[in-house]
Amino acid sequence: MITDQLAQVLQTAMESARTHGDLPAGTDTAIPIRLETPPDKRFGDYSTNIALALKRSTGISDGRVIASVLCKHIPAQHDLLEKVEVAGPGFINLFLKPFWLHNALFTIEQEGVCYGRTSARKGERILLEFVSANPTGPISVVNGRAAALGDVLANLLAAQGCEVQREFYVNDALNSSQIEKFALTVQARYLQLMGHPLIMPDGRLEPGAPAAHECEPVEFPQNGYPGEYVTDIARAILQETKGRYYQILLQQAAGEEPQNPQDKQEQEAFFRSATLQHMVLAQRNALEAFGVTYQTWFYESSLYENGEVEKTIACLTDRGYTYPQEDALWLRSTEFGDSKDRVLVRSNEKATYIAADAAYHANKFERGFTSLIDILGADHHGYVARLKASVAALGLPVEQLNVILTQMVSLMRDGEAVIGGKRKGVVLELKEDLIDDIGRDAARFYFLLNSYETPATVDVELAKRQTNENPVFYVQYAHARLCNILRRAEEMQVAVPTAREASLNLLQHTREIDVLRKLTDYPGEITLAADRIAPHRLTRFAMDLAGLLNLFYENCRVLPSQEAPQPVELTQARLVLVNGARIVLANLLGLLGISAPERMERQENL
RNA sequence: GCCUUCGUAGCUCAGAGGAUAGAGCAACCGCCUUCUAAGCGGUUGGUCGCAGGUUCGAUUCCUGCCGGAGGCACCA
Repeated sequence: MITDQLAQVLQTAMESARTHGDLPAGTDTAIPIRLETPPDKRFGDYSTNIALALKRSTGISDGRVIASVLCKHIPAQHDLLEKVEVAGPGFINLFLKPFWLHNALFTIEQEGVCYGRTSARKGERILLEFVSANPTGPISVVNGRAAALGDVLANLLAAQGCEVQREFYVNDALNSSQIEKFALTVQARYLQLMGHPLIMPDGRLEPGAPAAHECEPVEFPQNGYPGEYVTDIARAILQETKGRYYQILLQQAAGEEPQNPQDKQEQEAFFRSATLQHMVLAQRNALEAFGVTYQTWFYESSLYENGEVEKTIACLTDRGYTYPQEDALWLRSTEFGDSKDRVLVRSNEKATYIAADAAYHANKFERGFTSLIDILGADHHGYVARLKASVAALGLPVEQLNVILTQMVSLMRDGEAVIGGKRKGVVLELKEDLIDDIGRDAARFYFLLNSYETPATVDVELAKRQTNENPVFYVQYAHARLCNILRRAEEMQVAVPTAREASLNLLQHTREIDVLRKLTDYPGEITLAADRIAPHRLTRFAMDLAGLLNLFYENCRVLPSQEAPQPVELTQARLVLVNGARIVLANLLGLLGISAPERMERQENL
């Protein structure tokens, strides 16, 4: 990295200044030298505040004095440095020789789709769990944010050399009453599809589907799940079973006991698992439509079936971190920083969610992952201490568990807040209400525009209406333009030379330099975005780069025209730049999971 | 009440111990005989919630206050 080389230059200068007595002997030469990209390019290619940081240990109060001394000890003739300046309160601004920018084009050409990737974090095995929506409803618009964040974070980590596995945790435990309630709702809808009117909790009557004969009304379950998707599932099950469970459901609805209790059991089990299967499948389809695929779908129920929940509870007890109280078994989570102890096993002998989740995280570690990332909604923040406490109580490396809380997403529709969640039946579906309208690319970009740490407001109507103003098109358009130039060059039979063949030193225009500088920044930006868990930096970078490319496009003609002939060497050098920029933009969009179109139709009447 | 988090341009949000605080959208004025105008140039827009503190330097860190959101289950 160029910054390492520059830091070395400054380090040497600092030591030299001290040895020569230009800086006091007490000067702290071990101080880390930070190089940053200045806010304004007039301040050079890189700058450092090292002189200001040395004020304390040198006892010199004027930063400019220290900076001047350091500059004196930087060799006047240097391979990399064009000039060095002292500025402001004592910044040292470094101006690099132009060729270092051109080097980026060699690297890009050489690395192609790998430009921006490193193997710096090779050896890390990361399990990234995200979305994990309850299997009682579709993937919502709110889930979309976590889906986009998790998917791109996984891409970013992989680009740093990590081995990343995406996982979805299906909360399908049998002792979960929500699954049961959900299955009952599906059953009611099933009967409705067979022709039975439904008596809703508020007393209203919902008509049944047209049927050949009169059908008795049946009751919609108390606190059942509203929403059309429930009927969709009932319809699918109805088609599969061809009415097989109709009679027994009818008996049940009428409060009659079936002749054969086994039939009833079988029916209940069937509906539970069929319902679950359909719901999970629907979730999976919605996520795939969003471009998110998981390596593993981990079922909570498997932890019970394999006895892992039991094993985990036993382990916690062996380690002395549980105690019985009031017929329940408690975890001493306060010993690990939780605000209160938590119930592991209820007085009805069923394990709690935390017991299963502890087993789940133990399972993750057992699978050999070096670190775990959970992406949860901010409404879970009270839960994190408990989870970490349970992991710590198991003797597992809790510091390797990174819980990311995404701030809430509130939904708006035409400026009005959409209140309530799935239970109110107004869930906005990721696929139907967003992707189908604005497309996957725009939806992904939209979610990744902001940091997950900021609460987001998604106005679905606005998002749809502003499709043509979504910055994603700005970025994609820049890519399409570059492709167009390359396509035209081919038509004109102008070959794109290799970086070596081209006279890159002709790239002197300020717009060319700006683009080159940005291309050079790209790998560092990827690392930063990965390390800080900040995928939104990528969308910002993409907009910046696209903006610079448009400026380049306006000011630097690549292909000669009749009115503006130009030397073939310049055309060739610019073609190399265009091709390099195209590669970087495509790589960037690739990380974002957004397509990089080679052509975009111009639309009128926008 | 306690805990977490957010408060930056009209709107949505970046930034993060440093140099003149940025972008997109919105508004207004210009630019298509052009490698695609989904573009470019220009204009308007800010006491970085308030008050202290630390620092050579704070919008950024600390404390308090005000305001918004969320969490404080033998729910998942």
